[in-house]
Order: sequence, then structure tokens, then C-alpha cells
Amino acid sequence: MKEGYDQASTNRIAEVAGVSIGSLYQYFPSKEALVAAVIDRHTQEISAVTRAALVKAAALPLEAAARQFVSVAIDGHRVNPRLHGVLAEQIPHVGRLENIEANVRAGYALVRGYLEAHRDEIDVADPDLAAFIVVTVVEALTHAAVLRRPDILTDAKAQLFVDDVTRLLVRYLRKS
Amino acid sequence: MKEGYDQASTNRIAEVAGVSIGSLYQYFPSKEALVAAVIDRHTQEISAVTRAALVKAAALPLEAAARQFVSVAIDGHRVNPRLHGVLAEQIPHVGRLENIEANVRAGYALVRGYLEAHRDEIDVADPDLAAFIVVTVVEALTHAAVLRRPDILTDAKAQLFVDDVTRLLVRYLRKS
Amino acid sequence: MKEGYDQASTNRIAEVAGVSIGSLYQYFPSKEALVAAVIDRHTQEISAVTRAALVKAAALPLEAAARQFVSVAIDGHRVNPRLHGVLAEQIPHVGRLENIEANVRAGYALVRGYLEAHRDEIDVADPDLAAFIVVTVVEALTHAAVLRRPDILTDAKAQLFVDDVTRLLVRYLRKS
Amino acid sequence: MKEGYDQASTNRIAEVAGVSIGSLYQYFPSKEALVAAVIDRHTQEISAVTRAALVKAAALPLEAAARQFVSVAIDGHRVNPRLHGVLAEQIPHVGRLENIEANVRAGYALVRGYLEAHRDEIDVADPDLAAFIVVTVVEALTHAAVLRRPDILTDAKAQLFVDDVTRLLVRYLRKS
DNA sequence: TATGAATGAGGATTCATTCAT
DNA sequence: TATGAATGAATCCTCATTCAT
Repeated sequence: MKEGYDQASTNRIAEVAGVSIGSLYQYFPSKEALVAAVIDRHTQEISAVTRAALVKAAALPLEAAARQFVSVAIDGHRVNPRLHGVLAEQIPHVGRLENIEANVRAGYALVRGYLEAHRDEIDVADPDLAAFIVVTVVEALTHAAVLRRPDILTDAKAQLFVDDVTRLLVRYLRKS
Repeated sequence: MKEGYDQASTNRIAEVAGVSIGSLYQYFPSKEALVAAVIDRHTQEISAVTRAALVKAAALPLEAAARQFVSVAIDGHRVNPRLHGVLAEQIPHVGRLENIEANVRAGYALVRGYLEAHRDEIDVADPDLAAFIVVTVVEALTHAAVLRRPDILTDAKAQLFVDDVTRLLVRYLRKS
Repeated sequence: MKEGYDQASTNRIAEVAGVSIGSLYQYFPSKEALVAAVIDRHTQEISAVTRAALVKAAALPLEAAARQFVSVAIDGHRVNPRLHGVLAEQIPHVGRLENIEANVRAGYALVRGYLEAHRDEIDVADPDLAAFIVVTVVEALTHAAVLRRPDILTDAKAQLFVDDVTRLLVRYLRKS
Repeated sequence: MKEGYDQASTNRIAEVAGVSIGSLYQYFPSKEALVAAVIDRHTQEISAVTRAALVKAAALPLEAAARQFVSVAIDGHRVNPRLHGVLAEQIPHVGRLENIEANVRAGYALVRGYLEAHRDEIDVADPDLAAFIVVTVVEALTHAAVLRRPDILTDAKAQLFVDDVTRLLVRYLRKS
């Protein structure tokens, strides 16, 4: 198990970051804190790219909102796909990060809010469950597409993907 | 970083397994090989639980097939949820495991085959893309439900979850 | 240090020998004893090849005796050069082996005896020292030639080597 | 096999060297590299003690040169006899060390050069062979004397040894 | 008697963390 | 304040040896 994956030794991190290991420990009390900080920053970068569009989406009708949500998710995953992939693995090791938890909760709340606000065109048995499903599905599909199937997000084909996932969401949620 | 997760030191593994560390290395040439073997076995246990039902599903009409697929995915994740969670983290470190790759491919092929065989009631723009979406969605939802939201799969509520995911799949795939 | 040199693990030895490791330990109480036994056997094989010629040599005049001694040393090193090389390394690890010690002493005694018996044509300041020098020189030269410079003992050139070493011995020992 | 010789575990080495095991691995990538470095240093220490005298010897007539050569070899082996003994065993395990190889080649070249430069008083059939013989003999005799027969190099008797080996060399090489 | 799976002390190596400068 | 050499606990792995069959 000494290949190349866990090359995130603190010394290597310091080297890559261009600072001394000592300096690193001046800012972060432990490796865990360091990784947490990196995750935090990444999360905030995603938020920066994402927030405005999500707020706008809240005001759109179902199909437009769904399409917006999918686009936003893709953009978020594209902020730094490599890093995102690595961090996704690290998260279980770093303990529940409030920030991430908060983000996920915010996502659920956002979707739940949307579902309830658009009860006229939306019909789900259990809004909580539906929010869980919507968030999980969009996260999983964009994550997998960006990281494992970049061919799917080629300029030529990306529209197809967005259309299909939008359709999936709309049909799942739309009344009758 | 010494919580509880990475206690998978080879010596601890041996201890838990009730064998000596020497014996472990008699059977597996390295820690990586050991983890790979555990993943393999787990994959096969899932297959054992899963295969028959999936074959049956292939002959069912869309809604019944979708429901069956979801149930099977839940059963698969329930084979050994704890282990499944830990292994899912390890997979990126262990290098492409043919067995897992094969399983995933088999999943895609199965779904693709189904989509094409039921072209009369199914309507998707791109069967490959649809297969990717179906497999990814079901895997993600059942994984998340089993591992992070066990409340969703309570006896009382499990049916709701299965119904909802089934509905999502059916509406996504069904013609018009 | 896990290359290939110390592949003399007991299990490998057993495998090569075509017996089980258990059987090995039925005959030898430890690895050290095993190596000692191998050394012993090798020593005796050399003796078998060597003894008669050495006894004959004792009766020859200086030059013939010297030539005989050199030839015998080459023959001894050729009994199993590979093994000889490996064993030569092992000896310091196995502790003074009586058998080897005895052999070396016998060599000294033989030479010393010869020197004294031929005092008429031989002139050395200190027979003990001379015996040490003669034995060491012949051992070192044949060992190095057989193991590190096989080109020197080619059919075409071996005679040259024997002639030269013989000359070295004779001139060193011969009176005036 | 746990006497006293193989106590050269890296941890013990570190302890004896008065540094932590971690520091050791900061400087040497493996145990083998560490041993190689020690051999290298020892080789260079010997060179330091030795070089000047050897250069001087090149300009001397045969007997003086031979005597010088023997003295130098003894001095070299006395630099750190214990270490020299241990290292001599390790060399086969450490793979060809350029430094050692270079040293040995330099020795051959030096002697060969001397032999050819003094063709008037020297008479050998094959200068290469003669160089091999001279170097091997002197190395073996001084090594054995210093490490196994210190009695031979007692103040009282060392002169006898040097005289005898010198005589051996001179008589071997001198014309007619 | 012969076997070889099992044992576990011991050895090489890594890496998060500290601290003297 | 920034540095990076030093630290050593913890980890992976080997191999001489034992013992149940």
C-alpha cells in the first residue's frame, strides 16, 4: 500500500504549498485540521460559484428550476474536480465537518422549501424523502459524470445529460 | 487522525480475524491484496443475493422491473452495511479491481439490455446515458439510505422509499 | 535489503531440498545447525577430492609439491564454487565451526611439516609465519580466481596461473 | 542465529549512532543505502591514509616499492579493523559499490603501471595476471593478519611479516 | 515419520508532529 | 516569524520455529 494514492503526507503538502512544514503547523494544529480547512475552502469556493444561481432558481417554475439545479451542480463539481475527488475520499476520515454538514443541510432545506413553495405543480408523498432523493440523485449523477465519465459532459453531449437529468427530476416531482 | 476508522492495521485485521499476522501473509502477499480479497468476497456475496432477482426482473414489465431493481439494490447494500461503507472508501486505494469493474459493467449491460428489449414502453434519447443514469441513481440512493439515513428504511417507511424511487425510474423511462 | 541474496530462508532451503520444513527441523535443531551441516558436508567433499593429492605432495620436491598444492586448491574450490561462495559468507555467522577450524589447522600443520621436512632446499625465517603465508596466499588466489575471475582459469590460461603461483611459492620458499 | 553479529538492525544502528531512526531515513533511503554509505566512507578513509604513500611507492625501485605497498596495506586495514571485518562480510549483500570497484580497479592499474614501468628489473609472463596476483596476495595477507592473527603484527614481529611478504613479492616479480 | 499451516518476535520503513535556531 | 532537521510511535512485512495432524 505504498503506491501513490496517499501521497498527501504533511511534508508533501507543505512542499506543494511552497511553505515549510513548520509554517503549516503554525496555522493548523493537526493534519486533520489542515484537511478540514482545505475542504472548507473548497466548499466555500463551490458556494461562491453556486449560491446566486440557486437563489435565482428558487423563483423559477419547476422545469427551469430543475435545469438550473443540475447546471449549478455540474459547475460546482467543475470548480476543482481532482481536488473534489480526493476530498470526497477524505471526508469520512476527517470526522463530520460542520461546514459540509451545514452545506448538505442547506441543500436539503433549499429543495424542501422549493417543493413546499410549489405545491401546486409538485406532488410528492413525503417532502423530506423527496428532498433527500433529489439532492442525492443530482449530487451522485454530476459527481459520477464529472469524475468518472467526462465523455458524458463533452461540449457535444453535455446538453443531452442536462436535458435527461432535468427530465428525470421534473417527471419525478410533477403532479400526475 | 487516530479515531476509529483506520484501525485497519494488518495486525489488527489479523487479530480480529482470529489468525496470526504471519498466517495473513501466507494467504495475501500484501495489505493491498488482502483488502482486495475482502472486497472481492463482499462483491460476490452481493452477487449471490442479487443475481437471481435481477435475472427475473429482466422479464418483467417496466414498473415491476424497476421495483425489483430497487429492492435488489437495497438487499445488496444490506448484506453487510458496515463493511460496505468501509470498503467503499478503500476502493480508490486498491486500484481497479476487475471484479468490481466487471460487476459495474454487468449492471450497465443489464439495464441497457432491458431498455432496448422494452423499447415499446420505454423512450430515452440515448440508451447508454440512460443506463448510466439508472444505475448511478439507484446505487447512490440505496447506498445513502442504507448507510447515512437508516431511518428512511425503517419497516414503517421503507415501502415509501421503494415506491418513490420506483416512480422516479418509471417516469424517467416511460414513453411520453 | 530484501533483494535476492538472503534467499536462504529455511523454508526456501526445505523447498529446494525437496523436503518439508518440518522434516528439516527433525534433523537439525536450528538454522545454524543446518548451515553448519552443509558446511561440514562441503568441507568433507573437498577433503575427499583433496586428501590423497596432498599426501602425495608431501613427498615431492619443492616445485612439484607447490604445483600440486595449487592444483589441489583449485580442484577444491571447483567442487561447488557457487556453494563455496555462499558458505564463505556464512561462516562468520555460524560461529567457529570445529570442522573448518580443524581443516585450516590441518592445512597449516601440513605445510609447516613440509617446510621443516625440506629444510635443505627451503629457507624461511619463521616456519609458522611461512605456513600462514603459504596457506593464505594459495587460498586467496584460488578463491578469487575461481569465484571472481573465471577467465583466469580458462583451459587456455589455467596453466599460466598455476605456473605463476607455483613460481611465487617456490621463489618465496627456496633457499637463497 | 541471534548471537551478536547481526545486531545491525537499523534501530540499533540509529541508537549507536546517537540519532533517531527517523533521522537515519532522512539521509539514507534504505538500509542498503546506509550500509553502502558506511562502506564508502570507510573506503575513503582508507584512501586518505593510503594514497600519498602509494604515489610515492610508484617512484621507488622494486624492493622499496613492495615494502611500501605492504606497509600501506597494513595501515589501511588498521584504520578500523572491526568495522573493516564487518563490512567485508556485508559487501556481497550491498551490490557492486562503484566506490569499491573503482578502488580495486585503481589498485590493479597502479600495480600494472608499476610492473610495466619497471620492465627492466621485473619479469612476468602476463602483467595482468601478475597484477591480480600481487593485489590479491597483499590484500589477503594483510586482511588475515590484521583480523585473524593480530599476534603476527605485534610490534616485536610485524617487521618479520613485512620482510617476508616483501621478499615474496620481490622474488615473484624480479627478473631471473 | 513426514507434513506444512500457524505462530509471533523482530526488523525495515513511514509520517505526523515538535522545537531549536 | 519561518524553517526543516529530528523524533519515535506505529505500521507493514519476514522468517525461524513449532505442533497438530
